Amino acid sequence: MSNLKEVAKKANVSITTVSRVINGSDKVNPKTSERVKKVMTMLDYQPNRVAQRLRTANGRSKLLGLIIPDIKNQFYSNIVRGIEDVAYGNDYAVILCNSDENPNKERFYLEVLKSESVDGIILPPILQFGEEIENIMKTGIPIVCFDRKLGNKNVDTVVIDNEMGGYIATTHLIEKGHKHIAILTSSILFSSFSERQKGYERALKENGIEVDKRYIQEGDPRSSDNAKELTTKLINLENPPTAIFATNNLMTLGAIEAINEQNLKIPEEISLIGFDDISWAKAITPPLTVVKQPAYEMGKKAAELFFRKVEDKSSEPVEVVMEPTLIIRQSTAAPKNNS
Amino acid sequence: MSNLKEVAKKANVSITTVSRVINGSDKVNPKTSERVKKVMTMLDYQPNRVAQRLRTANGRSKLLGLIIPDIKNQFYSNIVRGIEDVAYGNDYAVILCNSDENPNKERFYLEVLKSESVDGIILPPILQFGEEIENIMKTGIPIVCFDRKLGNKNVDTVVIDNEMGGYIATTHLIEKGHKHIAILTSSILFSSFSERQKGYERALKENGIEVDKRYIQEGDPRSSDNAKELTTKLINLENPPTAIFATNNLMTLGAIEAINEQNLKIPEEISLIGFDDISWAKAITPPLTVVKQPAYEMGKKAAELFFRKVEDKSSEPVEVVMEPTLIIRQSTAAPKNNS
DNA sequence: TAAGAAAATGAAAAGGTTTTCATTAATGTA
DNA sequence: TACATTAATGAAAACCTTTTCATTTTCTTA
Repeated sequence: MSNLKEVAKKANVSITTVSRVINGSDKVNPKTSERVKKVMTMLDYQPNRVAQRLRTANGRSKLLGLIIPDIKNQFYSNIVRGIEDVAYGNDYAVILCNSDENPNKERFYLEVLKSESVDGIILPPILQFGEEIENIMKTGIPIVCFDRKLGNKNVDTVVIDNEMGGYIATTHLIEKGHKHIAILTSSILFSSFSERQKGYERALKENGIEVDKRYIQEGDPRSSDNAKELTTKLINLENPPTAIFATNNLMTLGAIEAINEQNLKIPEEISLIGFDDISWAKAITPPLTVVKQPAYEMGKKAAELFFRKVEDKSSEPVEVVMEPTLIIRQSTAAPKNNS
Repeated sequence: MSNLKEVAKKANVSITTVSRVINGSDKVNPKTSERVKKVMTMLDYQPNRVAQRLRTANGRSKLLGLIIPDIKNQFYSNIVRGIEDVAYGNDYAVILCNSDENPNKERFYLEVLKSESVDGIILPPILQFGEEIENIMKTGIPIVCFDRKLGNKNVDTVVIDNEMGGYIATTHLIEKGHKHIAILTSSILFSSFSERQKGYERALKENGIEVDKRYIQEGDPRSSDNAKELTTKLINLENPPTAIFATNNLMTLGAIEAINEQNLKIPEEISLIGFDDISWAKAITPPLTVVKQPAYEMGKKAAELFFRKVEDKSSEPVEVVMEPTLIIRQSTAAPKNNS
């Protein structure tokens, strides 16, 4: 591959001038610029991004770090796509890291990204990482959090109103006439899940329904199998719920499997509402009622916040809150014996 | 962040020695090595991967390029995960690029990856890119193709036996008693799809069933909406098929939507077999019969081929062919009026 | 036309590594 | 003890840019 030096030689200028042409500096004679550009295309010259990054310590290295729990989760793959599309539009490439919510992996990748001199890092924060993230921010690398909040740290964040998501899901079930409403939620402490649960509890209280601890099942939100077990447990309760609110897509999947296995009919015998409007939600029978998160848009927004920071290092961190929406399909109906 | 120089100073050695310690060179006194290592942890030193990559022209830059059509497609996200897991095990990071099968985007990303001095590139090849890929291979960057073959080019490849996949899917339907079997396949020329179709046609012929052009519907394999239209067209045919073979997961999704919309019952009124065993296939009603591709394993294998090449630059390219498997669930049954 | 200002260009340093080649220290052999 | 090996270390170049600072060229204006 050709380099600055060769171009400079062929165009009869110094490498400084060539560099200036590449970076669109104004202090170069249009005629020279023209000539240099011609040589560049002739030699099929492409600047070496590695050298650029090494020299341009902090700033425009055109590389973006992205840490997510698991790309196999459709919620995250949609977000990734949103981020990548915006990055592509800015000539940025994306380094993808799957953390599995594993602190060691996350730590490793954080190191790698620092060491790769990425221009910024986008991630859904784990609370316990507040410190490390703050350290990175101190080094001047912009960070954007999504999906979850990072305590009261001062960092760009894009989330949905999870409390409202939980509230509208539960309210919808209550309006259908349900009084025994279960929730599948996360046993790991994430702000997103605890807020969804908060919305669930508020909806119940506002409607004079007592919160029943037995109906609150906490499990691993990364495992549909776990949700399947929990759902089976719920169904076999002495006083089983007439509706289930699953707080993410994997848990929804597990719930469906359990319900099918127990030969219950949705929605006649049990109502189900999911979180995340994944592609297959409307294809299954019955089509699934869900609270939709604008995942792709969240990704886009997160990337935009990042580029905003790149443009203006001193811009104040903002917290963008997006709206979840209720998509009513056919997996929710009135309970059988309206007790 | 600290650098070689600081470590060297603190440990009272030259940067050369520190570098040797980092790279586990044997020509360094164990005592010195010990001392240097202590200083490294003390200063929390991490080698700068950008500088490493700049210097180490071709070889172990610990960065891997990955181009896929669309991460939102579960088939690809599974593959990505497989690749990433192997990469992580080797201290490699992955640059992810979504090409949308768009030649311009692909070209752009190929340039970026070259310019980032990645150690290798993994991608499902587009036929028309044979040349460019060959050019990259000439520069010594290892390339691994997956999912599709690249003509008769001499390159590491991992694919499944797509012809067999098409064959077993169709044979299964024939064994159920179907004679009017439609296929949803790709209008874009990919070796994977055309081989699946070849298997479909072979199965028909071997069983004395004539290939009916009207039953072969070609569309955009990236769009479930397109598949939905094609399926609707099939259903409204004068002599509609009694079974449909959808050759990827998006097309399967579109087919389900169309069938539901037309109020046909699966499998009583129409049988459906899909390609790709996505997570929700067993949760929907009826659970979906599919030909399963070992996507995650393909990803792992592709990454392993890459690392094999890194270990031994001169290793001969191989073509790994993996087996698709038929997973029989409940979306396929005997046709209604067994004509 | 001369002097001063502005524009255009270039030389060299810097960024953090690895690697080659040279040098010094330690060990082995006769 | 003296010389030849081998082991251990270091200096400096190289990788390819960007950027600072200095220099040269061109343009203004009186």
